[in-house]
Amino acid sequence: MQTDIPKPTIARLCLLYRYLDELIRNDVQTISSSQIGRRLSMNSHNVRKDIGYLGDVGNLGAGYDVIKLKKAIAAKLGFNQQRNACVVGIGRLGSAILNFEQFQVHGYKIVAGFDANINKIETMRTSVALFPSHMIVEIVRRFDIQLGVIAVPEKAAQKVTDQLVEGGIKGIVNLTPVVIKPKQSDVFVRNLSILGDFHYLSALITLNQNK
Amino acid sequence: MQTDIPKPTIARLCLLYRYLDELIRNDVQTISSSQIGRRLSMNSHNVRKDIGYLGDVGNLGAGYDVIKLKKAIAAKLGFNQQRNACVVGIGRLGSAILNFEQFQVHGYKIVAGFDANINKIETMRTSVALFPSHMIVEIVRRFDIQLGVIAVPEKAAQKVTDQLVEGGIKGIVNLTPVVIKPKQSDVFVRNLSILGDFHYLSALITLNQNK
DNA sequence: TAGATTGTTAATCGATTAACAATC
DNA sequence: TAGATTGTTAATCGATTAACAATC
Repeated sequence: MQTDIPKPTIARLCLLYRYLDELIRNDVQTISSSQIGRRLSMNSHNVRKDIGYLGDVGNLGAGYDVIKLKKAIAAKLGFNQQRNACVVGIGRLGSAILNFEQFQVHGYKIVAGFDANINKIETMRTSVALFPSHMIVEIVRRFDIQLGVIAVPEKAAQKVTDQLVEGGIKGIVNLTPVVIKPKQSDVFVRNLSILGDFHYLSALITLNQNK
Repeated sequence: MQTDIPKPTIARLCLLYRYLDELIRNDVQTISSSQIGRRLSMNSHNVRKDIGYLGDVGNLGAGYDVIKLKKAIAAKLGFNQQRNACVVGIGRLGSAILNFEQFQVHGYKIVAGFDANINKIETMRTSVALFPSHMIVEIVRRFDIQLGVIAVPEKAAQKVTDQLVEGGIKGIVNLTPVVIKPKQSDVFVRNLSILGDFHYLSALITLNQNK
């Protein structure tokens, strides 16, 4: 019964969701598939097809109701649920993420930070509780943490992954440049290293020049 | 003559490139497509096909020479070129990125940081030269900056994009959750917002549960 | 030589684009 | 009503997977 939503569609619906946020802030009430397409650089057929996966949300002949559409995405993709998250590695990058305010607004609550350096944990002043890395398994389990961000040196990335997975994490954002492999297949991973994106962009630039 | 390399292939070759780095550090000299596939979670046919775009690099019956393969990727995708980069928005996240050491090693040199807050620019001590945001166009042009990272509040993202593009930037890593649109079509953009990835992971988790 | 593994062509699969009927 | 725009089916396109011959 449940139709599988293609991965590219999920990614586009996430973009659309954030765009709808923007529209709501600007008091826009209605939007058409072609307007959405123009803004998010996708074609209108694709937009309609993606929205089609949500069920019955459009108004034939009159575009989409912005609020209704946003609610439909949230309901389908589970954005209404509050989820606990943690950050592993409290260096410059990790502590920047600990302090992101956007998360709260969108239902993500960072409830723990971890670092291998115990001195750092004891001296740092943060609004989030900090723990030594060897407690990852225990704390993830105790606080029912679903999402984890890895911001440790790349050597430690796989070990941290294993610990998060053992604690029962459901999704991981890996900010190190190495590919991590969760030992359980129902744990989802996103690899986003800026270095990787520099490489990707360099490749596009190079191939574009050689055309 | 020049065959177009598919985007997914480019992304996978970037991953492979970083993996080869790791192998070199561990003194591995040869690797087969199936070993690569297992490690990077792709199938071996795909690995061979991707590598096929690089031209003639494999040893029939004996796998790939790690160093030779890495060089072939670098040559094809332009990873040997030194490229100048900049960071716009020197908050917590921006200054974390300014201080990444990995960039240097891989041929990326961060030559400028920008911030709208002039006080911050004058008081902060960094190894990278800082400038007020209104100088973006001028500095990007003067230093031949090819890559830019946007780490500003989301309201400012599009304006900063326009300035970077006007200065002649070639690629942008956008860390804000809004979709930016470069006014020139030969400027490449990567959107990587952790919030977006939290959403994406939440969607996968939710759809996985409802199965 | 025999086993291993690449390189390449063919088959399959899935996603995007196009087209258009339905309808507000 | 007429114009606009959705929803959905069909056609196209591109990427992944499979198969296997070439060959070290």
